[in-house]
Amino acid sequence: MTSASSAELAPLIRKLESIACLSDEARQAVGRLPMAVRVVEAQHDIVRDKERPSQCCLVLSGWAFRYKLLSEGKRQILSFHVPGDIPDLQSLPLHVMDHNLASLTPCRLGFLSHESLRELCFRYPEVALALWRDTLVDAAIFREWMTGIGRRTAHGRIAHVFCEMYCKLHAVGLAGNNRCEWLSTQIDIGDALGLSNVHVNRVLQDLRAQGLISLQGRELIIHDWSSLSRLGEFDTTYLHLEREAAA
Amino acid sequence: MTSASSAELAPLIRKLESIACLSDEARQAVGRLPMAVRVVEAQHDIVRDKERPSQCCLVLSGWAFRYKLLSEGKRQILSFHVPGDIPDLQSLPLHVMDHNLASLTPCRLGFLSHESLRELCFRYPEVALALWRDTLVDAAIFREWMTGIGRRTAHGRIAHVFCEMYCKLHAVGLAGNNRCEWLSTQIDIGDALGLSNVHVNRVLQDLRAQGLISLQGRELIIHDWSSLSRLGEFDTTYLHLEREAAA
DNA sequence: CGTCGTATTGAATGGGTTCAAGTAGCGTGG
DNA sequence: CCACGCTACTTGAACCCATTCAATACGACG
Repeated sequence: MTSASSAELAPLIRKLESIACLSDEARQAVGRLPMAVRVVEAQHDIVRDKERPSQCCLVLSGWAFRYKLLSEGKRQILSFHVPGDIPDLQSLPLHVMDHNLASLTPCRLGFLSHESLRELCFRYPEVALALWRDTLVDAAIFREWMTGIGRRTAHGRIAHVFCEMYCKLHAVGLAGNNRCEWLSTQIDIGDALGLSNVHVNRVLQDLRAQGLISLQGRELIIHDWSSLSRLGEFDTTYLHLEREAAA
Repeated sequence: MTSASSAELAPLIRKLESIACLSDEARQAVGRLPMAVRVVEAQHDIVRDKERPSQCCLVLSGWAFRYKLLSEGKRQILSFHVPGDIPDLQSLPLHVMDHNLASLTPCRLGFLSHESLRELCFRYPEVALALWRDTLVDAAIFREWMTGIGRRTAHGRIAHVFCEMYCKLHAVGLAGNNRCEWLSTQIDIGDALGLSNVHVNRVLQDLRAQGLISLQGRELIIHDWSSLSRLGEFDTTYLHLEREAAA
């Protein structure tokens, strides 16, 4: 656990400005938030179902994810999170966690106390609004995943999640030129999209064979954005980005 | 379009108090919100994808639902809404709709202008908090549906949605004694849970045969709450009800 | 260089879909 | 008041997308 420097909060500010407008004052106030920084290894629970946290977790580097466990070892991944995200922001207005939050890769995490966030919201209603919006974009992504799992083919779902993550990463400056890091395993993709890892594997080979993407090691390359987004019926509206990401 | 009486706002107040505590002042201020009441027939779009509404819609009677349309006539229903719900509350902090809102049955709807809601939030931060919470419970329900569609069997999904709607209706005083109105068709259930109407039909017959439920006409009776909730792996935590609904 | 987790491949299985036909319920109009 | 027509519900049978099981290959890391 190390102390925070104000530069650490840059990903959060960048994220908030991708979905809302902040005044200089508000931006600076966000930058002055007290934050405790901690590094966690991969696949480590950060907050658990039923807990009542008194702080929120900001992803500084690496990917995190939220998930639910069901009977017989089944798992549903609810979301992937990248630097700038506050995956458990909902614990500020709500009391109890109804799912788990974990690191997918090794992560640097910043912890912001509910107390300091509440005070910030009180002093700067525009920040409160930006945070509310952030949780609403989160919800919009859930709706989109639900739609995919319920009504899209495996090909469409996987194409869609690639487009989505590319856009999310692009919005915080971590993607460009049709390339981005891809840090999740095929097993994780399956648990996120309601598919088996075996089928994910076959679909990925198919997408590669069709020349739509490359996915090897930790790099995703989208060779044919237009075809991929058509296949996934991807439309950025639901991400509610103020400044549109160029593909 | 008729003018509003303050008693009309009772379902909203009841709903907000099921997930948050309001002071007398705040409660009265909510009751003074100007509202335009309108009646719409069944299966009628209220707000459409890509629109930028300047008001929110409060369900006073009947059921509403949100949905997305996909290629080849596929439809995903994202949520069902009952009296007291504001299904498009997100249009207050966010600008653009990323899905549609429609009446499922004939409905009485109250329309609240963004302007008056914003002023209410400004004067009573506790109301703003309650509304934020409301959108977060909404999101929690999306996660739960996503989990069901992704990782539960058809039986589990259907059992789950019955438990969920019973609890939602109970929280606003529209269910009790293991009975509630059930206003959606089997087709709608299928589009909500990622199933075909044919399969929904078969599963329903199965649940009836097992003595778990009755579903005829517009009435759902849950004969065996304990078995049904076990089948759907239903746990009310995600509804974040302050006062627990008795089954 | 061995080990563990991920990726890959093949074959059998199955939950749920699709297609198709028939039934029941209900509002409407002649 | 009943025929009509619409919609939802029901049933059967064939089919298929994706799962499951099982075995093998790869690759990173100590």
